[in-house]
Amino acid sequence: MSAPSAVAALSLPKTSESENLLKIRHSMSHVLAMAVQKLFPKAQVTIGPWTENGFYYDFDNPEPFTEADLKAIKKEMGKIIGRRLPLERLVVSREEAEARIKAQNEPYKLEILAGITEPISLYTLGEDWWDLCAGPHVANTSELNPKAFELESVAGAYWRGDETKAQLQRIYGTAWETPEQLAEYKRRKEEALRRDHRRLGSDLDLFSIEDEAGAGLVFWHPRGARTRLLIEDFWRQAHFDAGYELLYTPHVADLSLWKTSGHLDFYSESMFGPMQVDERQYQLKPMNCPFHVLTYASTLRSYRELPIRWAELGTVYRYERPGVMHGLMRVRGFTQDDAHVFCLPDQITGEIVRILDLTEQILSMFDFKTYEINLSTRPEKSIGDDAVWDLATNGLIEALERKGWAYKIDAGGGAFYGPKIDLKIEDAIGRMWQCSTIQLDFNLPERFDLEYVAADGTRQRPIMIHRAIFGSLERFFGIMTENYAGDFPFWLAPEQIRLLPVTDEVRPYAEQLLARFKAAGVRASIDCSGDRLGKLIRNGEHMKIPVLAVIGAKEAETNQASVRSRRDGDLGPMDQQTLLEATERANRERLLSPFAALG
RNA sequence: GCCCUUGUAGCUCAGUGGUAGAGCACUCCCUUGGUAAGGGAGAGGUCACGAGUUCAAAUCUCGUCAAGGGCUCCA
Repeated sequence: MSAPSAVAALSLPKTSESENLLKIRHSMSHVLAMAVQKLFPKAQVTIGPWTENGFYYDFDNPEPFTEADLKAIKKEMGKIIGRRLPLERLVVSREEAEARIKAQNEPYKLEILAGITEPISLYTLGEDWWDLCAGPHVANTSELNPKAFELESVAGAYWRGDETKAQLQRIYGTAWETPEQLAEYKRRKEEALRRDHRRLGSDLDLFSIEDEAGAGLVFWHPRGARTRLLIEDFWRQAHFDAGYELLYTPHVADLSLWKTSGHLDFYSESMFGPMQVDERQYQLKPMNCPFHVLTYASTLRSYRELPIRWAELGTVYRYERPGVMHGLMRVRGFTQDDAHVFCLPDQITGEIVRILDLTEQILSMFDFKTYEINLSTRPEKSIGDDAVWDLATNGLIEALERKGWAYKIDAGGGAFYGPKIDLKIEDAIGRMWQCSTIQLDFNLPERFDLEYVAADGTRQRPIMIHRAIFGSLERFFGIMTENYAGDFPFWLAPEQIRLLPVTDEVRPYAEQLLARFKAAGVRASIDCSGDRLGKLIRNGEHMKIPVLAVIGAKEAETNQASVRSRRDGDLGPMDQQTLLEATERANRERLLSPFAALG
């Protein structure tokens, strides 16, 4: 059985949740650095912090480290641990620290020293190695388990995270209290690999990215397209029900539109270049907002019309730098589930609550039910006056309070044009993904001079809210695929039932059953390969078809099918009518499985 | 864009300078078989692309493109 949430028995604390792991990992990075400097005397040390699952250390070394180097380094680390070396904290004066660092010829450490304040501490590791460090650490390397750590990879990283500065060699490692924890960690990594949407995308024939077409451009194959369409249908219906209207807008438009919007000034690096058509320059759209704004401005609006809620599955193209593309998660052409709400100032809170409700309704349909919410407030560089910012920010806060959702405040983290709410979802293996965003915008209505006629006949500026729930269909599809490990819920499966005829004699019966499924809107097929049943089952399971229906002489005689469900196991023979009704209902009610209620 | 690694059949990969390989998938034949691979035969590749070195390049060198692990970026 491969239930979507095959979780581990052994709990694995994060570093931030365990003082002991923090010490182990931090000390491990020192052991790593000591080992590297022993084997590579030219390597200069920089920083070596813990991460949530392990640690890393950045070195400046003339030669990049190889896989073979990692093995040697790991062995050396084992030796250091075996020597049961004490780690001791020394508080020193700035002068002494400087002298010690200079004696070692470690320019990066000198730079770090210049940036820290007293007390200045360093940690020794045995007699002959030490590192400038705030700690804390274990007292002795005997507290480190040589069988519970691993060096994972080597990667490039910039000094101080600044791409204009030197590129260093970063060695990543992981360390745990026990070998059992390490084994569990490795199992989870493999689980993540098994769920990788890029692998599932090709195994299940969902989508591909073609070299000849270019990086970051997605080809949706029939199976992926079918599931995407089901997501879109659900999304559209939910939006109509929530009081939205849908728009279609062009993919290109006159460049001047992007001058007016301001994108040309601060976003041009992320845009595909303009194209000359006749006497005008056109721009492939990197976002939908200006189009919705133009639609708003196409006629004079009354306050009675507000709020206006417009949504669009809008396909946009953005120039992403080579090397940043990643499967469906980061692409150059993608479809946003974009919407814009134009409303009166006193409608903000109500509209935000409606958006949060809709977001919850839509995300929970894909079994994302745990959220992490961030409210980002006014940054230093921003436009608009205080009163509007206060009104808007308080509106967001009140909406969150009314919804009863816990949230964190990212002070000063908002866009220059307005405050925002970001929502992260947690997937089946505990990873967080940011998809949904709600942003207030004081900029575009100003730039496009949007107005409505108020009750007193004066012209007023509407409040504009941007929001996306999936963010991008591509990215969400990737996250959802990994969340389900490719085992889509029944209602989303591109192929829902595969009929497996045991012999050719029962083909006519299978054809007749197939016709009934199709008439009922159930996505069924027959495996006509002529292979033996064992092979048919195997192929069906590999493609993660939710329901396999075995049809042999017995079933043909009794108007039945023997049902094998990925989620519910072998259910034995079932009447045609029962099966039809259960599957049709599962589609209508968008169920995970047609058989849960039968159990 | 930067560092490292990789690119061979639809997929997963082997092949270290001398005529291109395997398993699965595909096509055909035999088999009509009851819950995770029945047997046989066949077809399928400009070894990512371009240049260079060499009598000879999948193999060595350089460049381009793309992918993977990271960094940076993702208003």
